[in-house]
Amino acid sequence: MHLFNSWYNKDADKAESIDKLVAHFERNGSADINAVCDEEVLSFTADEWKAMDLKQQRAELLKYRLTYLRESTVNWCPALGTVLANDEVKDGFSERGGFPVEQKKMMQWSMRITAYAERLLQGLDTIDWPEPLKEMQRNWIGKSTGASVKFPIEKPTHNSQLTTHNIEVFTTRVDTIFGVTFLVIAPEHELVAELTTPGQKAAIEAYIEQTKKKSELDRMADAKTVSGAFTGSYVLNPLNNEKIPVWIADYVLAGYGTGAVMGVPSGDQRDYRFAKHFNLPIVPIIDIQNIENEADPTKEGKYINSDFINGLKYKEATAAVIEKLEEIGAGKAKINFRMRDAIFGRQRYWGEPVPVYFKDELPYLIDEQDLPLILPEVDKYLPTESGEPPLGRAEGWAYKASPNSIPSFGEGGDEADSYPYELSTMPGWAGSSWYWYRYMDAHNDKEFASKQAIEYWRDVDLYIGGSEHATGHLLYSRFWNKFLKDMDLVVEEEPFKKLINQGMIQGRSNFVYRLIDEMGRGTNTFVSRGLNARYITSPLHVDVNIVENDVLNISKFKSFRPEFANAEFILENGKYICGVEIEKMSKSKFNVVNPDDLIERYGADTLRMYEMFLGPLEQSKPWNTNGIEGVFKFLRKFWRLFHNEAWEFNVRDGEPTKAELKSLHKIIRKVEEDVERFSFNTSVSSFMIAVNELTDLKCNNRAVLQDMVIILSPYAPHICEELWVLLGNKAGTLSYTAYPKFNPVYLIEDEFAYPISINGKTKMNLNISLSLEPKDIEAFVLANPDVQKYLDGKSPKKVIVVKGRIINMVV
RNA sequence: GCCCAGGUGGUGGAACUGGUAGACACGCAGGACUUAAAAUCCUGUUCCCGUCAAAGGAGUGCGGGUUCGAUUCCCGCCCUGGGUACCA
Repeated sequence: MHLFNSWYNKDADKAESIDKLVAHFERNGSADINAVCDEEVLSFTADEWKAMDLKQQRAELLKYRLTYLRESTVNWCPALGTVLANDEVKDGFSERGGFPVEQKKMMQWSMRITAYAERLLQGLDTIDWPEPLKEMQRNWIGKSTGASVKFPIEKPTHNSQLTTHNIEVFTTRVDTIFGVTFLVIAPEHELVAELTTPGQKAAIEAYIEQTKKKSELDRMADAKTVSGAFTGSYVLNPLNNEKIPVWIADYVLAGYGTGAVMGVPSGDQRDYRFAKHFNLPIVPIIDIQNIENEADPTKEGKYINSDFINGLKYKEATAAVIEKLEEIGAGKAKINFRMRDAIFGRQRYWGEPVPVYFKDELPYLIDEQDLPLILPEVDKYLPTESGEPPLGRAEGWAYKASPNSIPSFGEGGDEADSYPYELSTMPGWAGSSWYWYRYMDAHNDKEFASKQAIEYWRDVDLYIGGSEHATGHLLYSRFWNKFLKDMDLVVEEEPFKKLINQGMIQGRSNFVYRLIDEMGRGTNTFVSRGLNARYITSPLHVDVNIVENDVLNISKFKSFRPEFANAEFILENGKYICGVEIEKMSKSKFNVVNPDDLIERYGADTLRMYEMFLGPLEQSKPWNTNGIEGVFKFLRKFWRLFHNEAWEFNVRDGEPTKAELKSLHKIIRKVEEDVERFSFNTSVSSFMIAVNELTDLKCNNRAVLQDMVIILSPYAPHICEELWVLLGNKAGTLSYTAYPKFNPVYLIEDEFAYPISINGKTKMNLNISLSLEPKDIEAFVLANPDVQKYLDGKSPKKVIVVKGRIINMVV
């Protein structure tokens, strides 16, 4: 509701309540308002505003709201009756079901995330996130700094009543404006029809027809072919009045910038190829430019053929051109973002209903006291026959007028006693963009979280999640958080201080290969992997639980599914070998492994530690249980430290030995460091080293072992809790016990086994006192007979001594 | 194409700031204990050459560079995974 009732004030650089905007309109009209809003907002005076009826005012305000209705092109899948996100569409077909998807214009709720583009970009520098993830967000936001330039349309003879007199382009290289030899607008550009001369009409219409047929995929795949058509019209270069032809071509996208580009073939490769293909002039504009075979986008050198910027360098030229354009009102410096506003609606059943009803086709929020709005019951979770979303099936899905809650609209025809609700539901990110605040105060039924709770918890210290959310959830969450901050509802600008991308444990899928007959139909015969190349087959996922070492258990396969009961096999060496692929674990891929069996066999502590031991947290890798025995053995060995041969609890009080303390403090330090950098796999190996050492020392000292239990407890909580109680502590207190304090005293060495290397190759080790200084070390080493043997009597050219590290001799 | 991450033994991986490459495990081979098994323990295990051993050589995707010294830094290339898609 806040998001509906707010607008973005660029001067204050924050969202503000819509009431504030209305108050301004009443006072000053639309003057002095610097808002992020739709392009086609009216400008009006205060009097004109007051003269509008409520409906007109509402319609106007809708163009300013952070949540607004907009006609947008969506991926519409008729078979599923729903709109799909780009990543749910694969090659023009829905990923789910494989139905055809078409482009369709629809009125959709959108959110003005673009208002926050700059803040979303800047904020990235303040958070501790993985650099690749930040990079993905930066690319997605896609800030580019340049200029917009208006090219006046040369008065066409065929059409004296132009609705616009300029074509506006966006460019990042306004300095190349004197190299413009043509202008290209997108085939969907609104001026195409007006600009097309009667003589070119057929060619332009044919081209548009051809583009329409191409799916987005074809347009992408076709990036190499040059195509386009001349409109017959011209624009003038605003700086020198040169006549420039206007073309349409599908390499210009309607959705980015202004849907029009200035063609500078000498500096842009796409423009270059376009000019070559259609025989348009290519004018060099920089003295060092080499445009023999391709465009040269250099920023070095000095300008030529460029009027008043001739002789200038890139920076000065850009500034000079922008200044001139501003002076004559033909352009200005501009920042463009690639990011689009986000659609905030789904034509599905399962989602929060939008608390909006419609009156005279304009949306209104329902009264707060009528919340929550509960999903109505429907007979089927499917779109209606007429293509409306599933909520269109709900009977009486309309806002019931009660005298207080429906505002008087100041116009006739208010008699209706109910108004239809919005039929779309909210998308997944409506909930995922703020849920962590709810965790701060989960039982609060008055507000989303109390002020005190938010003041106390503030933000998320550590967020562990996948990078697949980079341009979705993680961007929307930052957007909403910034909005909530603007509304003074939360205290931090960024929601997630530190973020780590954990790797995904993947599944190892197995396949059988079904033989395809001449008619292209699947048979009930399956070909072993090695012979697969000789037949036409189609791969089929098979349950990994009936495959061992890639060999299919044929009898289990026959009962895997009823239709396989009579399956036949083409074997190799008497075995059926399955195909293998590493993929995401998924039920439909039959590659899910269930941890229950492992827990049954080894216990939860072993499984937990093994998962950590597997490798770095950030790394994705297929699941395999090859090394689990090692962790299991380690835990048994740890347990044995506390027990004698007869498995009786047996620890000794008293002073620990020096060696025991050394092992203990080594691990105290190591685990402390590892936890800091989330390197759990290396802590597990360190635990193994410590336990091996303590076993060799036959350590059963109470003080040492008790500290070991504390350190290990986050890794293997069950066994540690058990030992904690055996050691005589109160049950349940282990997790509240402080981490042991590291004391470097126990690790001080007086000797070090220096590696002696010759020309960087290690030859031997030599024990040398650490108190010795490099000069003395050198003398000591050179006096050593073994070293002399390596030196073969000669004296080294140079001896490098790095104290406590290495000795290297150059010969 | 562009952006990002990565490439180390038979396997998972370690080496954090340029300083003994392969820690710790798995696997494998051999052995001890045992009637036998389980469990446990010991020895070996990067590759090549070498009868053991010693000694030597090569070696962190490939080619080059910087350095006394490079898995680590720089340049070029190859491959794998992820992202993005004609963004003016």
